[in-house]
Amino acid sequence: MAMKTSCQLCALKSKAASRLNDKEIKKLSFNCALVWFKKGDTVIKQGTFSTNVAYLRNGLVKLHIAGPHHEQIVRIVRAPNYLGLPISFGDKINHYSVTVIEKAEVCFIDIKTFRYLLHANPDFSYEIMMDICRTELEVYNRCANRTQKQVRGKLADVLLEMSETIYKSDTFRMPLTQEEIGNLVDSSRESISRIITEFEKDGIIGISGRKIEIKNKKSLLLISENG
Amino acid sequence: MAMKTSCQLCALKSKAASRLNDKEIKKLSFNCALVWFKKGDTVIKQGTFSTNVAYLRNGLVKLHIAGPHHEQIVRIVRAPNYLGLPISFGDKINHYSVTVIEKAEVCFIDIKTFRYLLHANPDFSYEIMMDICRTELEVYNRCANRTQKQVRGKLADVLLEMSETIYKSDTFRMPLTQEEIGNLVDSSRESISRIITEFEKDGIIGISGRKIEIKNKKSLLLISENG
DNA sequence: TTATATTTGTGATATAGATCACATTTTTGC
DNA sequence: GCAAAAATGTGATCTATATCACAAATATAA
Repeated sequence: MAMKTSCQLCALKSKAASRLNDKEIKKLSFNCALVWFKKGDTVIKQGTFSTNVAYLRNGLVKLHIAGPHHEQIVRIVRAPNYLGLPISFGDKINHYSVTVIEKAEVCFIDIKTFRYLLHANPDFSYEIMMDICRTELEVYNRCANRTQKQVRGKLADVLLEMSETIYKSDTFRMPLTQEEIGNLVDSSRESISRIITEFEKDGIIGISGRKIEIKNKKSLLLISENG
Repeated sequence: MAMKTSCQLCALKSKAASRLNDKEIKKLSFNCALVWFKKGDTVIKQGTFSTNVAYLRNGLVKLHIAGPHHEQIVRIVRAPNYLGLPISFGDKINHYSVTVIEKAEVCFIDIKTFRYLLHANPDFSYEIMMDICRTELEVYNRCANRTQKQVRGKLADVLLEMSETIYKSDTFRMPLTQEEIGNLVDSSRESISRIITEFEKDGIIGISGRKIEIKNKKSLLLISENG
């Protein structure tokens, strides 16, 4: 279900969008469609053409690539955040897919309008650029981590990220299956299962179903460093 | 040795810079220093503050991160190319180092001037953004490759990249030590040595000292795909 | 040119984690 | 609420590649 929205009144607009003047934001409103997605839905599909800039207004999504061998989850993105900035400009074709993990609201902004705004408003343009740069730096570090740490350490990172960045709580419901966690840390489902069990036995985390409690953050940090 | 140059007459200016008007490019010239580096020199040092945008005008450099365990070479960059765009905007601190592989000329552009130009000239700004986006997409793919392929396949990729992208010839002098190749493909020096020997025995490449000849590109492509 | 440092080659051994093969549990759709 | 599908737990086995330990070859600097 797509609908036009008033970006002007939007409480969740991006830092960049808040730099737009009245006329510009009206133009944005007219060329922006808000779409609801439920868990499992595909927001962006790798290999297709990109004709919109996607802004995740609400919810949680995974950004993933069909790698040479397995599916790889590049990163988990929580709202508010732009989803396809580099895609939209670096290439016409989407280099990765975006799939919903927790129900999401996405604004699709017509790329021509977006380009117009970039040209018309240097402050807007600058904020967007900053955003892209920050993401890129993050990607570098993530990549170094993925290739150098052992699975134990990477799993610790995922648990810490969920707790600290995504849910901001010591207890949370893990939104990823063990297979997905495997794809996120380049490991097999089985290894993840074994290590989670191990963590529980060592009293580092508590589990009941998908609910996870971080019981010993210090250990987790240590494992993240040395694992 | 730093010196002022006329960016106006520069035959190697970036696509973005060619969008600047006379007044703007004069401003660039006045706030831009050209520096020569020899092999092994550090252009940008991870952890230091970044106060300039670096543009590799000539030469070959490696972009590397001190990862949690080893040194990791993120990518090899050949001129002409911007070196630290995401650094300069995403964060004040350099997230990676840049070291010279083959003697290089780097233009250091004052970051305030660069920011001014971004604001003043939307075409310039747009080109820079495109550049950053393209790099980011490349990083995603590189990362997927690094974590999923076996060493054999990744080494094949390096050889192909050297031959096709960097030197555009079937014979070239490998500018990286085997240890560096290891850091580039997340492997050990010893494994690289063994596989290179293997490739030579199989008649895929010819070696004499650092000179390498690609004898069977087809095999190499196959190994890249399936390895 | 000589000595010193760096880079490379190669065997032996160790190991993290993949893969396979099932049993069991949980979730989902009707 | 039940059947089918998806997700998880766990043992046994296999393998790519790291690591260690040298020897040999090149490159570098004095």
